[in-house]
Amino acid sequence: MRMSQLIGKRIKEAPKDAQTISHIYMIRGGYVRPMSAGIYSLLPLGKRIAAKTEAIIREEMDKISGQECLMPLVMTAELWRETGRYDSIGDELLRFKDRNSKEMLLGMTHEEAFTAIARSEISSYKQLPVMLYQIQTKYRDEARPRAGLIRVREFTMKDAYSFHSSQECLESYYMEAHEAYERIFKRLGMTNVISIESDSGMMGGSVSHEFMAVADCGEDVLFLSRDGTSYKANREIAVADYKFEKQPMKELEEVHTPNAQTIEEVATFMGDAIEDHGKAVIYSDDDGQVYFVSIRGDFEVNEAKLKKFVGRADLTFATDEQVAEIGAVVGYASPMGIDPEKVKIIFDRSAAESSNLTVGANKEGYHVKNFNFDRDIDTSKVSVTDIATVRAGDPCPVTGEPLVEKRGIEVGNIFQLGTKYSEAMGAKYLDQTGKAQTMIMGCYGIGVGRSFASVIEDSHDDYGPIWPISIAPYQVHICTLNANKAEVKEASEKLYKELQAKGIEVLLEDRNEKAGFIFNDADLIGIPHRLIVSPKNLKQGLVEYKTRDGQVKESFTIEEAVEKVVTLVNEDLANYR
RNA sequence: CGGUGUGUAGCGCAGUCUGGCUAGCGCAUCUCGUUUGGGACGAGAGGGUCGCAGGUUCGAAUCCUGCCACACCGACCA
Repeated sequence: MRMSQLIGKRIKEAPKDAQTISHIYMIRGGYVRPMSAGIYSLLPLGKRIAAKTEAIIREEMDKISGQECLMPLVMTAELWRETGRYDSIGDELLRFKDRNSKEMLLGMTHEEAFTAIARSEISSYKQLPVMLYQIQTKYRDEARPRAGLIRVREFTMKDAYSFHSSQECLESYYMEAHEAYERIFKRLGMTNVISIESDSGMMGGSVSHEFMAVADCGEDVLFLSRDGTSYKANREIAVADYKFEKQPMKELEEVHTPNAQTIEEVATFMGDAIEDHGKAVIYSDDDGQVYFVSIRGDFEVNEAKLKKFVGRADLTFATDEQVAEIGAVVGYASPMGIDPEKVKIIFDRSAAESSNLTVGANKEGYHVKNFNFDRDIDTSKVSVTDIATVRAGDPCPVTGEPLVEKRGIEVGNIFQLGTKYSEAMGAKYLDQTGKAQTMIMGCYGIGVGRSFASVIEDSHDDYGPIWPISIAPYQVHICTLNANKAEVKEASEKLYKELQAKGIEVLLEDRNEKAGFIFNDADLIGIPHRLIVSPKNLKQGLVEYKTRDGQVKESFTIEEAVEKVVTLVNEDLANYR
């Protein structure tokens, strides 16, 4: 490709709204252009990176016996009603009607579509296990797209679905998929990706892992053991090895606490610490069931854990009326004296296992000192569990050392789905005895754009991205200085043609521009191998070779340059196979 | 969906508070010339319904009302 022909202007100034590195460089380098909030067009450079990313994913999926398919983007409400998701998913599912007023939707994921295929195409245990996948456009009507390609509404995703006749088979295949994912991210040059345990959330099923690219701009908060491998978990499910010690119980004592409602205010007023307090958080679900949650003052309720524990996704803070209804007083709510018939009482371990806490008195302007779980409420009406949000420095459940907090971009995930979809849709096969059995499923996703955006987050300098050769838009960039001089132009044209003839992907600078201009453009394009052809070098019969990361600088004679570069490129490529 | 902010040339911005001649600047683009190892210089040229609609006014980019779009923070996120 010739720079003079390449579509996608390099832009000197960063777009004013872009905050994240990958967003800035993708726009500045001419990789992508925005169309609408969270909707991007890929320009030639971006498309080439996407295509290479997809090719690597495809190879690895094929290696674990994946069979590539392509499902429609547009599906019918009818299909999605089979699993109930047409009605259960919120506004991020884009629904619309066709000309005949038939209800349709834009696919945001394809469990239904693939399960429908499995239902019709698989009838015998002899066909199992099987894995089907696609690399296709997804549409999710995100409430808030952000950070360029990190969170978008329309994007390319590799989604895969496996079907099995036993849980054991699913589990062993799941391990294979996990290994395939590790190979994929390694081959994409994503050295910063780790796999962590995650909450399977509303997806159904039990076991799941997220593949997180560790990056400051990541939306997810992760907790890792100090060694980075013994324990790795998303904040939504992270646990810590807390030790709470019981102290001798003191007598209950009511204290007048005027103008003090929050834990901090009360602690300041009473001259003690927030961990000497019990905090009450009151939720309700859409059916009006109220939940009284008690946790020690220095902890925050982890709503993901709470939702999982109560089995409801629709928890919101209770209204003042609901709080009054259960016999509590807003701002002074106490676990003592509320009606256990009207409310589910849940204690975090921190509140149940600590002693002499200060809690509300269920009386305007008053708190009670020295609350003790075992003594002061009917524990048979209370659930005790772990619903605390882990904090950096809390003791690791595996090593006991302080947990380290990181942020991550979720670039992939794998789930053991079980029979949630196959059951709902009647995806069955006949076993050896001729009996109909429900297929057991797994699913496996990777965001293509998010992955290569994460590569930039991890691999860049002050001038632009530094692409790994496995997904770089081209392999070699020939920078021609003084292209107006015939001998220089001739030399770089010759290198261009000869390298191409050897199967190398080359970008040729054929514009007559200043060196600084050329190098800045080249840095924004980030191609790993660079040849510089200039009058200065040429006079000595040399061309200069440099890697984008600045690690290697050498000079080759004109005669040996092609051979040398082919060798270097092939050696580099070999690192990503 | 809540909070904040921004919409003026392809990009980045000034002008808006305090209404007034033909709406400016830098970068980018086109022409000519000089330059050429980290975003050159000179001369010339093109490019705008000032986000949209309505209103106030002799006169609106500027004031008023409504709407739309985009970004950031939060909620949400299979």
